[in-house]
Amino acid sequence: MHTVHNSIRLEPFKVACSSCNLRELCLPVGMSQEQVDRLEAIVATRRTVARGDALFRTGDAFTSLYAVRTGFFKTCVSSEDGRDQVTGFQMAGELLGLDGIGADRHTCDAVSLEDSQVCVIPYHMLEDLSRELSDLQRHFHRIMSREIVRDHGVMLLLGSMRAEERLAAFLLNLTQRLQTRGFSSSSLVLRMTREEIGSYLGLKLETVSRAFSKFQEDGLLEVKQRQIRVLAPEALQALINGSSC
Amino acid sequence: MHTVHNSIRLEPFKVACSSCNLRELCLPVGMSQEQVDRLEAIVATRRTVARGDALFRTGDAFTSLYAVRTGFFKTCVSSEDGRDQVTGFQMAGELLGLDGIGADRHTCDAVSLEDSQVCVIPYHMLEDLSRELSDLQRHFHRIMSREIVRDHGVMLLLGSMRAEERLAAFLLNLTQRLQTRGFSSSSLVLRMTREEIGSYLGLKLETVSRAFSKFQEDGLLEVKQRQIRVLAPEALQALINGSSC
DNA sequence: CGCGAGCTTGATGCCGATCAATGCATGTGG
DNA sequence: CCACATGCATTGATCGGCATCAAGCTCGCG
Repeated sequence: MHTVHNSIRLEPFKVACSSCNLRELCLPVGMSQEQVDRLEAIVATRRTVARGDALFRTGDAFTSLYAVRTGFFKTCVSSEDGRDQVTGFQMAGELLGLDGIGADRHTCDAVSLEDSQVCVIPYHMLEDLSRELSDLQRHFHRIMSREIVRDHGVMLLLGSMRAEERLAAFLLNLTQRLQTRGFSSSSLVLRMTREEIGSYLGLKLETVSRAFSKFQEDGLLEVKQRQIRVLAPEALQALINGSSC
Repeated sequence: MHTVHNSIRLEPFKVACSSCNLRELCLPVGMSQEQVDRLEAIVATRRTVARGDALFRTGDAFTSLYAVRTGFFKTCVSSEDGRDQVTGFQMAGELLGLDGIGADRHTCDAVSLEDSQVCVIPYHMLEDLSRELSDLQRHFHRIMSREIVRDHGVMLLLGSMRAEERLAAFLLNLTQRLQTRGFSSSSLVLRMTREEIGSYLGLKLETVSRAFSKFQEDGLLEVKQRQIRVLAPEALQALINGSSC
């Protein structure tokens, strides 16, 4: 295979949604075999993104949505002055690029946190197809709506929770999503740095680190760098719900 | 006219999008006359919501989207424990209810801050129609995408700005939207309390009040309760961009 | 091995929360 | 009409959580 520049590799092989193990998480949810076949037809390529590279950047022309096949991404927005904010972390089966629809340009960066692979979904083809398949249309709308609801949850977190509550919520969210994908709900490896977690949670990296240490002291977690074991998920949940206060 | 309970009044008169002065802000943007006629046909009713009443509440079955015709709303989410967070303020021409699509239930409360009127858009009809009218489909997707982008902006604000910067950003956003609607960009009447502003911005009402006073001292604003006059919008903008720091 | 990126931990300071009192506008009933 | 209640806003004093600054530590890697 030829080497490629800037670590982007297009793979014009047929993508098989129907045999993809993310079928139940990704766009094809709830679609019939025939519908999935038609969806497959428009998802013509995959793209590989090396760790640290961007899938797209703020200002890039918007053409496609991307479904994460393998790997892990972060999305971040930044203001005119240097400030930036991680707005989310995306894992297998999740959709990237919805931000671009509004103005035909991307409004955030999507950066891979490990070598990753995405399915490229040309947006205008998805539009066309979802005019024919109401199940697809419906599902696509649901995905966008859920993204809005997720964002509202993050606002609640940023607006009203204290540092440890934020980290607890973050960890529980991560483990839940990993569990849905068949991973252990107690043992996980963080793909992102303390600084990235901090940016997402509106905290400084030192504060994140201290919160991890505190949780370890209190026996809620076992922390070895990015290796995390959740020992007391209920206690984390209780922290958020403020049962003890 | 009969009195009605819980201050909800349905008006089964024909809604005329084509003669609505919000035509250029609302769903019909960029649609042909014929397309607008068809949209009009599915927007069969209006609904009046008295100040303080909810258009919908968390947990309510989702059936329709709502376009604000007149008045002003806030949306808020709340967690199991009492915490709640204002996630947005909506004015004429803006759409409410997108949160409900994801799970067929609303996930936030939409409360009117003054006597308001909305156009009721049955969602399944919008779905049907947008399968026929690609312009409508496209525009609807844009609206959802922009909501996501807006939410990302709020996350940036909540995650990385200090109190005065947040208030400055909030005021500039408000005046911009009011200006789009033909109002003065320098003189406005706040529809919400200091507490609601604080909830939106992740601050306590005292902090909001102090920031207003500070802006007044510094000659950026004139503040008389909810009557605000913006004297130096560039200075507010500079605050956000951190030109002086 | 030595370097560097990322993580931890401590000391200090500041911003915004909290607590508390007062002010102001509106409305209500005596 | 006044007395009083109520809801909202302002302002001051104090406190605490997180940011900031500053070492040192760990681990992977050239």
